Amino acid sequence: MRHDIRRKPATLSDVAATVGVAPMTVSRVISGNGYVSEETREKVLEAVKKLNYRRNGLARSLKRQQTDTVGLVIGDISNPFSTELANAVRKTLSARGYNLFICISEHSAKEDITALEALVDHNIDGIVVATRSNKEGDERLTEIANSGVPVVVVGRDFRHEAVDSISADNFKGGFEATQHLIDLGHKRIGFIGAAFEDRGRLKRLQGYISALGKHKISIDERLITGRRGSSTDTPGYSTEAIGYEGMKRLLSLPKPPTAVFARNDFTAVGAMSAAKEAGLAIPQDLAIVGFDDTPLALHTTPPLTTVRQPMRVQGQIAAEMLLRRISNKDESETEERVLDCELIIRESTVAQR
Amino acid sequence: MRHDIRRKPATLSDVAATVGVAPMTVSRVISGNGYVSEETREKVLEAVKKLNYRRNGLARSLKRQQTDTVGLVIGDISNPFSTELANAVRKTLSARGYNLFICISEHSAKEDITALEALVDHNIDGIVVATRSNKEGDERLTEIANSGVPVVVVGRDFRHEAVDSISADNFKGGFEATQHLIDLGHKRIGFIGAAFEDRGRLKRLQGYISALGKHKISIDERLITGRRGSSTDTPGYSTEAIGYEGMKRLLSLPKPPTAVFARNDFTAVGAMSAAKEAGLAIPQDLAIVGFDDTPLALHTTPPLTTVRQPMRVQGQIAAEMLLRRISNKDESETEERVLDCELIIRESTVAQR
DNA sequence: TGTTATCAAGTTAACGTTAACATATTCTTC
DNA sequence: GAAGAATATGTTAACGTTAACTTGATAACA
Repeated sequence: MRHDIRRKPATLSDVAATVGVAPMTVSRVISGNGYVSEETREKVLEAVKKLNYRRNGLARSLKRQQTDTVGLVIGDISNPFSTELANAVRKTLSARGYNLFICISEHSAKEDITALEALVDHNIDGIVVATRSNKEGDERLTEIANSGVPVVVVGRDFRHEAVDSISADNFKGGFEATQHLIDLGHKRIGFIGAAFEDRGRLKRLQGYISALGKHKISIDERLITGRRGSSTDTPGYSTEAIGYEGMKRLLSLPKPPTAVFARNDFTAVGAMSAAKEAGLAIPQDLAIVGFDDTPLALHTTPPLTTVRQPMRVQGQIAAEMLLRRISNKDESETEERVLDCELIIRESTVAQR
Repeated sequence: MRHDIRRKPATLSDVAATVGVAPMTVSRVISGNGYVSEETREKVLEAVKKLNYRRNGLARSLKRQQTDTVGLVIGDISNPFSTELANAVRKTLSARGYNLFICISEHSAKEDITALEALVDHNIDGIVVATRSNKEGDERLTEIANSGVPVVVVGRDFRHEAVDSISADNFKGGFEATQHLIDLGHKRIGFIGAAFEDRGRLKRLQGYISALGKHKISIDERLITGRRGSSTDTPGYSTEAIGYEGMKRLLSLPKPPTAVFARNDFTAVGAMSAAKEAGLAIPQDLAIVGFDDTPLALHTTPPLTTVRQPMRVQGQIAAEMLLRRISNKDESETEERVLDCELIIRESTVAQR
């Protein structure tokens, strides 16, 4: 059998002409709406098969003014929690008959915007945005929300009267991580993964600062280290290399910290390497806490104490919020939900008995 | 300023009416094609701003018969190499003005098909498929390729006269991993992550078998263990849990292996845990090789010997192949490229001096 | 028997763009 | 100053579908 390659695909009218009915009749057969006699239906289906007909989604969407598709913008899919988020969103949506298109914007405002535009251009029915805040991106996002596209943000600091948001309580997570170190008796606790100036935008750092404050431990800016994010672009995601460098810097201080809270697990792992290289024993000489509970955390030596955020739940709730917005266009109350994180204590802070 | 929420978005004609010109003139201003006087252009742009006009991509795509968008179907975005692949594909495409929409199909033929359909429904200009082979999915993929949609497969065993393919040389990778173990003097080498019956579809396992064969080491089926994939659905991706179980099974044999080759790093890590639990020293009592060189591999204790496949390059080449197919519709030679893997020797096979 | 449902189609007019062609004006150039 | 080129706009007709309306049967019912 020869292939039909490159021939123009058949349209409703082609099918209609073959059978000898009106295009609308074929449409009725395809969509299953309206009356069609059994006889006609069969003839149509036969022709559909013969012509290899497939309905043109573009035309359909244009006419129906909806695409049954939702977009998800994430920054870095390599992050395990992005995966969990995406899967949860997809699962929830697909149960309601929606498709999910994912766009990745690798940490730059420009790509963030490109992704948003691409999705809007395809008239998706709604967008879940899970990238970090940035000025230009927020502006564009505001325009999009203004124009009536349902939007939900996940873990992004963005406010708009028609945009719901969901995030983990990073402040509390950071607070509890630090509190945990304090409870273990540490007084000099470093923070790796962001600069002190970033504290306005970084909840985890705020939690750290707040916990120290609560226990009357004065903030030593030299103990807070990391590459500073520019304000117009995304604050650089903190990597293993940054953790390594940061730890080196902390260890070179006259009075190095006895514990560090790293902004995320990657950073923590980098810090761990630097500490080991310097001959420090973990957790005896240096306690380390990470954030995110990536698969990595379980396999470091020693296993990493970290903070887990409920990504699956966030994804599910985000999808549900969006579906509500989509179906219930006039809904006006914006919802803002914050979920608790969970401190997972492993051996990088507490020595095994 | 009040928002324009929920009002129907302005169209070309709305803008045209405001300015007092024909819609086509506005279209010319927007697209930048054709002659428009400076004066008119300015008036139009003003109205565009005032009405918050945004061109409807759906209508445009329908008319132009192209969407400047490419779809990527991947199985599991949590896998670090999926990330690399996606990023490389995106980068290459965006340099040529194409958007990338990613669909994930979490390891089931049904979702694989759903993803393909969703993309085809949106009339994307081409598809990169990086999911594992499965019967129904392949059938659908054949239909899609037949209908003239440019398709490129990555690491998927699929053949079609109009579909290019790119993959890593998993056979050779498996061969070299096994060869490495043999070179170290091992005679009883296990394979974890697939059943012996899967060998028809699993190149890594074939490489293992071939390497043993070359060195006149007879194949002991008891040494090959893993959950068997069904033929209609995707062979289950091998996880850490499977590695753990598999290792336990191998260790319970009367004569356990002295080395194992795991189908991927996750599986290897699971196997490692089981081995440690049994009191075995790695690599002295048991040598382990993984596959994929995930970030994990560097951080296990001891660091994992593994095989790296060049995902970035695969992604780039896949995108280039696809772009060529898209722009050069009548091209007929199908291209099939296979890239070398790289064995990365770490301490899970060779003890540190 | 006439009135109303129910069923099975067909017709029309969008959805919002743009390619292709047509028309009108102005500018060159010999 | 006539012929052609360049510029500036308008008109028409799709792209492929479906919502809404219309028409004509046939069946159901009082």
